[in-house]
Formats: sequence, structure tokens, C-alpha cells
Amino acid sequence: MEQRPISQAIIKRLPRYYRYLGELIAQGVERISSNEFSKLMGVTASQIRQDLNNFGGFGQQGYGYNVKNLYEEIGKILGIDRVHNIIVVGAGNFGRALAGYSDFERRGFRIKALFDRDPEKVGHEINGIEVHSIDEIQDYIRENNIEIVALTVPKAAAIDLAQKLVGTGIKGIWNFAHTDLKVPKDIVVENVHLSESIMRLSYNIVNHEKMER
Amino acid sequence: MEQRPISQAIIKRLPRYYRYLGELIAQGVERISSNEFSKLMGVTASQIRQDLNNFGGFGQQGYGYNVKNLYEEIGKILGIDRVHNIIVVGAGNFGRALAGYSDFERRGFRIKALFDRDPEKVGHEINGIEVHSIDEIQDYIRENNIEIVALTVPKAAAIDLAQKLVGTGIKGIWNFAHTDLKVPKDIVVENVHLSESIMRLSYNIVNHEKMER
DNA sequence: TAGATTGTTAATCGATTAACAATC
DNA sequence: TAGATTGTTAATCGATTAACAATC
Repeated sequence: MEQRPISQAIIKRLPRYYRYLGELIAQGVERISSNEFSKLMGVTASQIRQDLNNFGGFGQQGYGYNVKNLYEEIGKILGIDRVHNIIVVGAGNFGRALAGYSDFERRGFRIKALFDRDPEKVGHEINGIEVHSIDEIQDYIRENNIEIVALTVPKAAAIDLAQKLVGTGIKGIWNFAHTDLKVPKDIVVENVHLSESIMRLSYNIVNHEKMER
Repeated sequence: MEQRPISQAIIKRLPRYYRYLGELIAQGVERISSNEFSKLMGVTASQIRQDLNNFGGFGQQGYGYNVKNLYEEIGKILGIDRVHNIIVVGAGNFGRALAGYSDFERRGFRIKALFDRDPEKVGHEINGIEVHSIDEIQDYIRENNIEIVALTVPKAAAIDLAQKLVGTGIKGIWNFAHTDLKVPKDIVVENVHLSESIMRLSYNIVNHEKMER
């Protein structure tokens, strides 16, 4: 019954499996073998079977995997079979982009409110989501069962806010600020560092000739 | 003289080293040993030395690394010692967010234009950057020496555009659409899949108790 | 049943860490 | 010089791939 820890390498791949399975469902595909799936995704069949078997035997010998069932199982593993209440801090372009993203809603990620320190923005609605004053954030989290806080604010503000969020009961921070956040280990941090992403792109462009194999 | 291929695991870490070194410079730190640096960053000193030695001997025995020098060297490795011309496709909130991001400019990533298919948006300026019609994208790329195209459009449009971009001379695609793009191998793709990012966050929140080690 | 394909063990590969001789 | 710390080789660890017996 003891679940041994799953490596982050595997976790990184699950959402991609999930996405492909969703597309297969849309195409009306009912079953798929690890071999077919591997060709579709550009990974090895062995890796797919190994990855899935960390969570249970979802397939059937001689048949393969039931697409819809596997989709749902991976959804459960990822925790998107339930609702996650989110607030977004920073009502700039990035915060608005997140607020306007209906895909999240569909997957159970509900953006309940935006927060900003600019009094001009407070009280207004963006995409039907109200902008609150940053001063109310702690109370709001406690009263509205907020699980995830997305930080789309500058570096210094993010570090500051991370401190304020400790002890409010939030479980995760989705960090868009270009800094690492130091929080107690009961809060999970997922970083989206766009500046690092574009530097990797730059590296791979510049060193592309050498990479040809 | 032959440069052997550097693993993506290492490339992933370089921008983070770069960021920390930038902060050390701002703090006036002139030298640092791999040991001090490892404590600061939360990685092993061994890894730092191994990583850096893939590119050359930047340190000095008994002294450590010169912060400013190392910063510049990593900048060169990442290719941010030169200018990269970028265009952003999709003048929605995401595109605007990228266009408004002064940090990129500072690092040599110059956003030259926005593109959108909405005639209402075409001709207007966002953050001092002009919005062009999507129909002009191929000509614009050829005439303006564009290296990178950021795609902040829906999935289907992104797949479509990726095809149109082949042969224009662009070297990289910064893909924000929730799909994998199939392009010839002379074009590098860097994905920013936010929906996968939030699913990983969800997984790590839900499975956090078990993860305690 | 025979064929197909999984679940799982074993082999390989690659990445990380440890150790230490070289050297500033 | 003596002490510190790198560059680099060797050891370990973990992740990926291959192989195949189990089984639908």
C-alpha cells in the first residue's frame, strides 16, 4: 500500500500523455497500444509502459490501453479530477492573460480573484473576475479556501508576498517572477521562468550547427 | 577543437547560474568558490564545477571564480552577448505581456513587431510596438532579419503558422500554444506549456504528503 | 487456441556526486 | 611556502531502454 516516490522526470511527462490522450478521444480513438502511442508521441514504448506502471496496471495484455480510461486515470493522478481555487496576484498583462484563460477553468483550475496594489485597478473586473486590494489577500485566502496563488509581480514583490502567504493555508505557488522563492516545504512552488526559457532557446539556436547529430 | 554535445540538463541550469551571478554582481561580490556558490544555489559544488568545465576552465585554483567574468562567459555561451530579433504573433494579453517586458530588451531580445489577424488591432501600437497583419509575416521576417517567432495563438493557428514559417529563415520558435510543433530540424522549438506547468503543480500539491522525505 | 501486447526484470546508458592530484 | 580550490577522473546513482515471461 506504500506509494514509493515518483520521480519528477515522470511527473513532467504525465501532462503530455494526458494531452495526447485528450486528442485521441476527440478523434474517436478507443484503444491504443504502447507501441502506437510511442510513435505518435516520439518516445519509447518502454518508457510509456514503465511510466504508467508506477501508478498501476492500466493496460491489458494483447489489447493495449483504453484511451478514455487512461485519460481519466492520469487526470486523477494529476489531481485534476477536483477543483483547485486559485488567485492571481498582479493585474498586469500577465495576470490578465491567466484570468482570461478558459482552458484552466475547464480543467478545474478556478481563478477566483485578482489582486493588485494599484488603487486604480481595485474594484474593477477583468474577464468577470474582480480585482481586490493586495492588503486583503490573507483574509481572502482564509475565507475562500484558496489553494494556489499565482504570482505575476516583480521579483522583490514576489519574495515579499511569498512570506505573507506562509501560514495562510495555501498549498502551492505558481511563480512567474524571476527569482527563487524560499518557503516552508509544505508549500509547493512551480516556477515559470520565461527569461530562462528564452535563454535556452537562444543557446539552442546559437549552438544548433554543432548539435546536428 | 571539436565541441562535444552538451546535454540539455546542463543547458537548463545555465540561465539559473547566470541569474545568481547577476545578483552577486549587484551585491558587489567579486569572487566566489564553487562551494559558496553551491550553498547559495542549493546544488552541489561538484555539479557546478562539472557544468562549467564543459565550456572551459573559468576558475582558478585556490581562488575560485571571478563573478563578473563568469557572468560574461555564461552570457556568451547562452548567446545573449548579441542581439536577437523577435516578433510576437498574437496581440492578446499574452502577446502584450511579452511586448511589455523590458527585461528581454535588456538581454538583447528585441521585439520588433506584433502580428495579429484582427483588423481592429492592425496598425495600432502596443507598448511602442506596431501591430501588423498576419498576412505580412513572411515578408516581414525576410526583410527584417527576424530570428525568433513567439507564438501566442491558439493551437490550430500555431500549427498552421509553424508551417508558414518554414523556409523564411527563422531559427527558433518560442511556442506558447498547447501543442507540439513539427518543424524541420533547422528550426529550434522552445515550448512554454502553461497548462502542463499547472498540472505538475497540482500533482505535487495532491501528492505532497507522500513526498515528505 | 494463437497472436498481441502488457507488466516487469535485467541491461545499458547517462547524469550526478565523490575524491583527489594539480596548481594558483 | 602553505592553504585553498579548481579541473578532472573514478564511483555511484538514477533513469531509460531492451527483453521476455505472463496473460488477455
